[in-house]
Amino acid sequence: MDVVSPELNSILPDEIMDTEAIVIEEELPADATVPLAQVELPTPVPMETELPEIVNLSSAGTPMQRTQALTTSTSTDSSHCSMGSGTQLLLTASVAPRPATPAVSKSTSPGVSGGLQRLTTPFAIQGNHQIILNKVSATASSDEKSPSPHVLKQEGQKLVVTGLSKSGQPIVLALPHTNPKPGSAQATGDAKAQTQQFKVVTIGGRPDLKPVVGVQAVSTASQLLGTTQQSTLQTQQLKTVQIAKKTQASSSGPMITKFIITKPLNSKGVSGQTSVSPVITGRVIPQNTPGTPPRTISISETSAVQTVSSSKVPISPLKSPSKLTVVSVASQSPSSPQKSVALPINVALGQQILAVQQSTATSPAKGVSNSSTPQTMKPVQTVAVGGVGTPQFKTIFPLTTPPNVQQIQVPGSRFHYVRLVTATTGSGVTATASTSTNSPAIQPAAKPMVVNTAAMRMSVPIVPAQSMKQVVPKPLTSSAPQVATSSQTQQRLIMPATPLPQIQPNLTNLPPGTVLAPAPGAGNVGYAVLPAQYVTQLPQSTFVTLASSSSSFSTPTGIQTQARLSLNGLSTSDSSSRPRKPCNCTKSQCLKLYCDCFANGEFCNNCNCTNCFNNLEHETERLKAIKACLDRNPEAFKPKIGKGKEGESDRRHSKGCNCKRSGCLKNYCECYEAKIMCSSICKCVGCKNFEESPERKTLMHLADAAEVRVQQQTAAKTKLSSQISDLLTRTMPAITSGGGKLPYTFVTKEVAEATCDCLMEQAEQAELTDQPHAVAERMILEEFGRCLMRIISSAGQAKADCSINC
DNA sequence: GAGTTTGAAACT
DNA sequence: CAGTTTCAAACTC
Repeated sequence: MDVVSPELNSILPDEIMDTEAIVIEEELPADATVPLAQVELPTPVPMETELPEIVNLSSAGTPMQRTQALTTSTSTDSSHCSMGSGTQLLLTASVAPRPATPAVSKSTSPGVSGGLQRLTTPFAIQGNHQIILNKVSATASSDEKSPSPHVLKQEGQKLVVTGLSKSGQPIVLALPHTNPKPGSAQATGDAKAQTQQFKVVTIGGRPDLKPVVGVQAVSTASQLLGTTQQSTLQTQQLKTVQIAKKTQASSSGPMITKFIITKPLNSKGVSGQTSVSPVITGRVIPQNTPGTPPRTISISETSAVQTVSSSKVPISPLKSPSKLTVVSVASQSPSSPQKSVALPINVALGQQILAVQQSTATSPAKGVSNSSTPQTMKPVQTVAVGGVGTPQFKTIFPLTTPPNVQQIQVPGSRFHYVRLVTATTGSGVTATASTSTNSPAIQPAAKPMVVNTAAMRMSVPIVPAQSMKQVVPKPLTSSAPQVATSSQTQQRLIMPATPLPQIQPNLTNLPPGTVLAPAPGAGNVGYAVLPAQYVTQLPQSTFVTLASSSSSFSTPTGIQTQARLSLNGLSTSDSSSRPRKPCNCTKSQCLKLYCDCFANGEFCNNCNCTNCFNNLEHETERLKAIKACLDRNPEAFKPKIGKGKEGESDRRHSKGCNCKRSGCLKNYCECYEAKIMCSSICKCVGCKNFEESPERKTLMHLADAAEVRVQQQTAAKTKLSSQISDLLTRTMPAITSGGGKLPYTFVTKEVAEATCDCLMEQAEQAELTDQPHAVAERMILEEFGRCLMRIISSAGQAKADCSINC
């Protein structure tokens, strides 16, 4: 997993994630009771303005108010929240201390807060689909006033779910960490509870789709989480966040949702005293969008207790840093907006496990939300990092392998991005890693808080957010939910990551190919980049598939350039699937483009390199190197071989080769290596790599002949193997019918010699008849097969005779 | 497998 | 931008 520095983050492509549905589920200890309060926002309200409308759920308000805003609203009450396009819903828990007077809007940053509204009041989300759930830190008094289980409480954690609206506006659900309560801290008595948790899911929405946002949040009473449970929670809490695209029957109209779930970082103001995990129940109701298929993003908690319906989005902050979070994200392919895609991803940071699932349905009618089905967590890797005075983190990655798991790939990139937003400190200033634009709104007052995602589901249309600069959602190919097979299906998952000190130790145990490196800038927001290689190695691992279009991949600067499209116009997934040759770098530390691994945006794995820095352990250096390469050449990581519009003939090297002595007929030449002709942009000397070149034709013929020969040999061997296997299959039952085994001793020296004689005979016969080499090989192999048949047959006969006589 | 050749990448 | 150096892959023996 790569952690990208904030600097790089700023230059990341807008397309981060594109998922159709997100289901957040949290599994809590069985004893932990998770009250579920569902808030439904049934009534969509048309947006009157293009400006994103932000609804802020700030803790500054009275606890009851927040509770009502998030949890009180029920499905029957449509007036509370309806979101239309262009609406931005902001639920923010800010960390910053506030005056006794609850200023709800305080949490919002000026840039984003333009249309910020308090969530306490009914709000409508429309068209532009930016939903920000930001928990603003509440004053101590407010916290005290929150006896109600539904009241949001400071958890030192922040969950921000953001989605990109069709217009490019972000949808953010942020549960920042609220100010710690002394009392609660005492109750927990666990300093580790202070640890920041960030769970960020960014889903890029389709630009062409109109967002309909339905968010239902169910708050869980943190009170229920007893002190006794806390230790268990730290180690065992499983938080599952699923974003699943599903069709809501109740939805007034089709909706497309893009989600960004961001757990902002809070480094300040929160001492780990927070014992109570805030429970937020909110529901965003999908808005009718003509021509857009309904989408539902649901976040449900898969706690042992129960699973929430897809329409519900439970977000429950965990008390302790040690939590398992499963986030399921489903996205929709542009081509078939009605299709629902669920991508499973399981990421555990610290003790959290984040699982994201995305399922794809081919037809709108087929819209499926897997959120209802609890996922079985299968820890792939577990990293336990112990720190003095710091919460221990256990990283399990990936956890489960749902059948509908898809890899997260960035179009044209082999990097798999996971955006993780974490608090720099136990209490932190909310940092929304997702985008610089949206962060201001959330960060100022936001405090990290534990978000209880139990039984939460969110149905939110995903729409590309431009202002957020988050992600330009790309349609996912619904037909290929498992793995992106084409550039269209390439997806990127970006998860803001906690700063190195906290996260990196946890991630160090990640599989090779995963880069965990905090941003060199020491920013509190980092990006975790999951190399495609890792994904390839762990096909079963859960990943969030983010669909993005290549066009959208054109962010002004930045890491997007890391992504390198496969050569020869092949999709990233295709190229990634191919076995990569191990590098042999010795001096470049695999941090320069000399290294093919690095140039392809991959981590070195099973390479022969020495002093390799292209790995997780040297993420900082690696990020610097990437940045340096990009500074030298912004297109350094872009494919050199452009994909022709029609056929391979249009493919050509982006810069052209500069061969002097190879005649462009050796693999030294990048054009020849890519099996393309040199073009006018090449600066080669004595080029023979052109269409009419006789040398080239000869080489091509030779290469073709060699390839054919290899194929024939392979086919012959395969056929023989299958024949032998078939024979064994048919013969063995008869042989072993007596309960015995085939007497292997039957293959005596004499038998072996006889077999060799037969083979030699065939070889001689082929030679005498002047048969081609391939034919001769076939004859020999076939003879060998016949010999084996005879041997097996004789053995079987002997076995039968023995059984009769004996 | 060691050594050479080659051209892209990096550097000046 | 051009020339030089560095580097690792491709190639040869």
